Amino acid sequence: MATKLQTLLHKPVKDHGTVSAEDLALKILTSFTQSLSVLTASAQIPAVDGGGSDCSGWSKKKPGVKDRRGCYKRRKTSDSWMTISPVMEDGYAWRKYGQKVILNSEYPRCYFRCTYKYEGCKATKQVQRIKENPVLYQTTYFNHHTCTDTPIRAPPFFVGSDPVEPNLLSFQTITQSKQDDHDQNSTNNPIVMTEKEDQSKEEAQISEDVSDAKSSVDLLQEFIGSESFGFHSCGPISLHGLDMDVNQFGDLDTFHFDEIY
DNA sequence: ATTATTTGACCGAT
DNA sequence: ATCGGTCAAATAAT
Repeated sequence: MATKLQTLLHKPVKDHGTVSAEDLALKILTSFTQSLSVLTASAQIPAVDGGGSDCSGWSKKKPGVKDRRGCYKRRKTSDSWMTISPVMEDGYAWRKYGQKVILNSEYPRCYFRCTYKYEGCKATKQVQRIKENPVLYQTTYFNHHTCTDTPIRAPPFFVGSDPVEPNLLSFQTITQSKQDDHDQNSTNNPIVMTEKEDQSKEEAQISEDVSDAKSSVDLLQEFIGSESFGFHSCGPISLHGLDMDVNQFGDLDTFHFDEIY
């Protein structure tokens, strides 16, 4: 449908046939909505028990090798969430501290912690490319930033003109041009998959983002009828945060999220 | 000189 | 013994 829409947008308005861009936009919205509910139903992160142990009083196992037994704390169940994005950047300063090969995963998993760990910030994340879509990174975050670090730059929303992803239907530009005075926080809220205990919060978040997506589709419809249509129709179409790759799969009946924000 | 990344060792859980 | 998360020494980058 995104491909059809893109094709449609390359034609003069008068040449639009029986299928209207509005209909396509609404169908795309429906796909987003349905996909979101599938994601929320299936993408729960397995819970791990909390706990920890004392790290003091290190002993020597082998000469020159520190004994780290009992040093690791278990991951807390709460305060973790996951996002999928074509970019690893999220506006925070991270420091890589590990990389592991993961069973049945084509790509290694990378481990990052906040640059300001020494100032007490407990935020960490794990980033892994998705085997089925190497274009996408699945990022699992643990703990929120407690550092006062203001992101060096705002979390970058995808722009379709990125040379790495030239075939992206990116819904950013419409939002930018039409919603510049809109609340920054609401536009930057990522759609996240949190853990079970945050279910209601998660649903509220998702319905908020779905309604964001809806209003963006409205903007898309408005945009299609506007004068600037002709100018923009050759470029990527943008709907803030919810981007679709239209050429990654030659298959028309597969549609996927390129970015869930 | 300081800070970040790479990479194999080490850890707990299974 | 295997797996995935973390540590830290060596190395690279700034």
